[in-house]
Amino acid sequence: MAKTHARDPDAPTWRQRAVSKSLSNARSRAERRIQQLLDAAFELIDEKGSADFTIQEVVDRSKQSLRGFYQYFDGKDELLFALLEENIREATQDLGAAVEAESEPLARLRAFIIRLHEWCEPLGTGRKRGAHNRLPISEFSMQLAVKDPERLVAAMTPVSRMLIELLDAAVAAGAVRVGDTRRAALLVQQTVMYSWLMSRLAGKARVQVSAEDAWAFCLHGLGA
Amino acid sequence: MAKTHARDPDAPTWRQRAVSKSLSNARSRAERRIQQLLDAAFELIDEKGSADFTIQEVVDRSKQSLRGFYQYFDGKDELLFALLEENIREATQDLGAAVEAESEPLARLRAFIIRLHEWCEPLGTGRKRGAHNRLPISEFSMQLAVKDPERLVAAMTPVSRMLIELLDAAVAAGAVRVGDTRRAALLVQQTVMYSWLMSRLAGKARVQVSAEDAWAFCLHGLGA
DNA sequence: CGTGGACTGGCAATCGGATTCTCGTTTCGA
DNA sequence: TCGAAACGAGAATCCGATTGCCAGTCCACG
Repeated sequence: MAKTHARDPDAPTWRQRAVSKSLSNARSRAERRIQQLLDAAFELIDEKGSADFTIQEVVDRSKQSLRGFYQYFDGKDELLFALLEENIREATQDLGAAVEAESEPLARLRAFIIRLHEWCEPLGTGRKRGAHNRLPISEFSMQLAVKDPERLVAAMTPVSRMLIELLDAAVAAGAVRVGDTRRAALLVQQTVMYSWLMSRLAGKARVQVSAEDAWAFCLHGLGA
Repeated sequence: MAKTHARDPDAPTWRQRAVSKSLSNARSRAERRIQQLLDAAFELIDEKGSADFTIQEVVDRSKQSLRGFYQYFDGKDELLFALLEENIREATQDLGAAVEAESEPLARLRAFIIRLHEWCEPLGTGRKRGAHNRLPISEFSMQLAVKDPERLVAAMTPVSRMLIELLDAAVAAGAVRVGDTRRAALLVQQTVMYSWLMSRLAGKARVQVSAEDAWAFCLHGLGA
């Protein structure tokens, strides 16, 4: 669980030493501390199922000081943003792998969409993709979309770029027919990424939008 | 601006009297006060462009007491929810009118989608639809979607129902072909209602998703 | 090896806002 | 007209985030 807890009593001593040695300079030490803060925050999110942990809790759990926290982060929002970036990093890598497993343009696009849908489903029976509860982070990303869209765009660039490339390839192969690829990409991205929001609204009812449904809708929407 | 400001010096005296008389019983008086609180909150939202007004401000502006506020609302969230309901009420009425102006099932569906898109665009050159700045309220509705989906569903029921009926009618007329109408309705609703979010992410770029784009995407997505 | 400045840990202090509480006053229905 | 309920005005509380303060530590440099 606590990936980088140096104080973890189970961690072998040699590892602690190695870490201490290799991280003996100031910059590395700072990075290690930042990582500990992030880990602590992830743990708290997983436990509480929401982002309403207090900075104090994060600091206590990561055995650091409040002073230190504000040394590295300008505030709680910056911490959350960092968590969001971590998540996107992880997802991007996984999406890349999923796409590479296919060769046909349309199949690659499909793989991407299905996988993205899975990543964006913050509930599910058991946090299938990714190591952490993503609900509170998705929530934060929406706030960000409203308060500071550019920041979010920047963070999502890797994913958006991948989608646009896949769409372009599919268009080139004649698998789909769209006018403006970027515009289409927006609609697809929205349909897939936020369908969890709608699924949630469907609620109890047996109406659930699956990854397949989203794919089918996008496929036709793109004029395949 | 201040629809129900009894203290408005410009308001004719006879109106004040009429209001006082007709609202002389407790229940009506309470309703008038609630309305004043809502009006004050709308004004503050319009002025600030965000929902970060304080309860104190609302109370001061509506010439009421903090005590009174908490008499009628369980907290700030309840106030925001009331504002959301007002908005939905207004939008529903307008959507109904837009739909009634058409007779062909597909044209009615189209009218609905285009108009809904306009309502959900909280920016625009000048708050085209509705009397108030809706951005902060949209923002609140997303929080609600996460924290208490059922509440939001309940509030949106009129709109959802209308969409489902239009879809059913279109299906019956053979204008579109979908399996599960409700599922399709979710996807459409999502595509239309939250495209402003994506438009915002597109940002500066000349990539903007218009109501027409959303309509086209939905139309194909539904297999027309 | 010594030292000054940067980094830290641990708190207490400050701040902004929501929510509650207190206590006279006013209002309204019976 | 009487008493309960509602009201107005503030003061008082609560909660967290964010800052300020001060005394120990660490580290690069001379």
